[in-house]
Amino acid sequence: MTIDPRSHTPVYVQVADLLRARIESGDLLAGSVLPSEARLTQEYGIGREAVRMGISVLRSEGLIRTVRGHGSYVRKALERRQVELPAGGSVIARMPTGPERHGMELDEGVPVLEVRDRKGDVKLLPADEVELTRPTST
Amino acid sequence: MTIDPRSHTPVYVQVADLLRARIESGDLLAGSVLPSEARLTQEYGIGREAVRMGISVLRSEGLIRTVRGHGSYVRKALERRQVELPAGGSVIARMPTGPERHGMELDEGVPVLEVRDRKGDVKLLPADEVELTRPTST
DNA sequence: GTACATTTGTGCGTATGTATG
DNA sequence: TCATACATACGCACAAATGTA
Repeated sequence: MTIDPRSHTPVYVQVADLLRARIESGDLLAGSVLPSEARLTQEYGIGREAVRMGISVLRSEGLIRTVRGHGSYVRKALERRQVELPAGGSVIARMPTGPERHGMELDEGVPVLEVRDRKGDVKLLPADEVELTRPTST
Repeated sequence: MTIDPRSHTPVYVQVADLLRARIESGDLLAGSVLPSEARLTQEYGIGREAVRMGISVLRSEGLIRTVRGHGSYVRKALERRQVELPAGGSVIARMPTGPERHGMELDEGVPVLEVRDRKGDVKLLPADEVELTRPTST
C-alpha cells in the first residue's frame, strides 16, 4: 500500500492511515520510534507538510507522542487504574484546554474525565490512566 | 493582550490562548464566527501558518468547528443526555480513530466513551452528547 | 566542553482546489 | 461571474532540542 497523490483522499490522511495500520498491525511496536519526517518524505515522495499533518493526526488520536529533536514514539497502552464512580455521581469526558493539558502533563490526544460526586464536587482525571467502574451491587 | 514574537511561547500557542480567552470570556459567543485567517494574520501581524495552527489547537480541544468556505464557529455546549453506567460495568474515554470519527460523524476534539457492561459487551458513545451517571441507591 | 549531525518546531511564500455567497 | 475563505501541498529557511563523537 502506498500514497496516491491523485486520490480524492488527502495525502496526509493517507499517511495517517498507513502509519496507523503499521501500528495496529504490530509492525511498529509500542515504544518504538516512527521513521523521521525526512525519511517519510523521501519514502512516500511527498512534501514535509503532508507528513507532518499525517503525524499530527495520530498525535490527536493519542496513538503517538512526539519529542522535539528526537522523533515520534508509539504510545504505550497504559495500565489503567480502576476508579469507582461514586454513587449519585456522574462523569463527562472532554478534551483538556491547553493550560489544563500542561498543568496535568497530558500528552496530546488524551481526554480528561470530569467526575462529579453527589455533592457537586468535581475531580479531573487523565482519561488514559483511568477506567471508571461501577460495582455490581452493594 | 497581543502577540509577542520574541516570547519563548510559540506564536500559534499565543493565538490559541488569545482566542480561547475570547471564547471563555464571552467575547465570542457560542455559534458566532471567529475572525477569518486573513483578518487574524493582519491583526496580529503574523503568518498564516501560525493562525491556522492556533485555530487547529482550539479545534482539537473541541471548542470550535471549522467549515470550509465559511469560517470557524464557536461550538455550542450540547445538551448531554444522561446514560446510566450499568452495574458491574466500566468505562474508558479515548480519542476516536479517523475512521471511527468519520463513521460516528464526530467533530474534531470530541472523545468517545467505551462502555463495557458486566457481560463484556462494548458500546461506543460520543462524549460530547453524554453524561454517565450512577444512581444513588445501588 | 565543543562541535556536529539528526530531528522536530516554526514561519513564510506560493500555488491549486473547493465550497460558499 | 466573481470575491471570499478554507483545505491541501509543495518549497525553502532558520531555530531549538537531542544525542554523539
